[in-house]
Amino acid sequence: MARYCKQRFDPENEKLALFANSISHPARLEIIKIISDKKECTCGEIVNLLPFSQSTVSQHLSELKISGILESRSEGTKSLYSLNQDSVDEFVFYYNTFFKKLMGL
Amino acid sequence: MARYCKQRFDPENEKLALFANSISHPARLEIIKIISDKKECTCGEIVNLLPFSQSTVSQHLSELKISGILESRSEGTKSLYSLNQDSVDEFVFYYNTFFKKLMGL
DNA sequence: AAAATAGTTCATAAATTTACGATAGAATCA
DNA sequence: TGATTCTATCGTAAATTTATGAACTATTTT
Repeated sequence: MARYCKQRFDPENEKLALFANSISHPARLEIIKIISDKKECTCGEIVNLLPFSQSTVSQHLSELKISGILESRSEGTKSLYSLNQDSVDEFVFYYNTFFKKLMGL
Repeated sequence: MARYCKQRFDPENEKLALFANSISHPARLEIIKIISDKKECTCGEIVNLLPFSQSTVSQHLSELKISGILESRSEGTKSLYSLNQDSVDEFVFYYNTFFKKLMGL
């Protein structure tokens, strides 16, 4: 943002905007899809499937973890990422609520 | 983006990312909500409801028009914005498709 | 025709995002 | 222990986004 915008918005809107932001990049959508298919997968596996460097993928992963869509556990030197199903459900709930209103209930 | 990323992604992903991006800002969500409630409304009316300058709101409106969620018609010196219902429907379809996969069919 | 009104577009500044290579850290293997 | 593997983080550069005021355009109104 610019010249501060740190306005306070409806918290539901803020949440929805945050969620939306986390899936507003094709690479992140790709990453989510890959993890969803494999159920659980490492950063390295994703790097092999996408045209991005290791550090870039790692950063997208940590963003998706912060927004709540992903969770991870470590195993040896690896980090295994997977969907946080509760978060996805919450996500879907917010979207449905928002869009239902837009579609005239 | 940086150091080019102009990679080619799955066009469906690109579309979804573009849609998501257009609702990834609380001000734009607020704007969409206002327009949805009033059915049709002017830039000036929105400016009176939100803590942003006229030019900022105008720019958000034009972004939302480009992404397809809004449409507009002019009447005198005014521009009247409203939801593009077809676009909203398409939007909802893309989201549903995406999330259905995430939620295991 | 001049003034008022409503909106768009331009130039800009600041903040944020995106991507990368390099480096650092933690766990495993030889 | 030293090398290897895998990931995370740091420093950075470039691009983009966000927001503003000023200037411009088009349509009324006086």
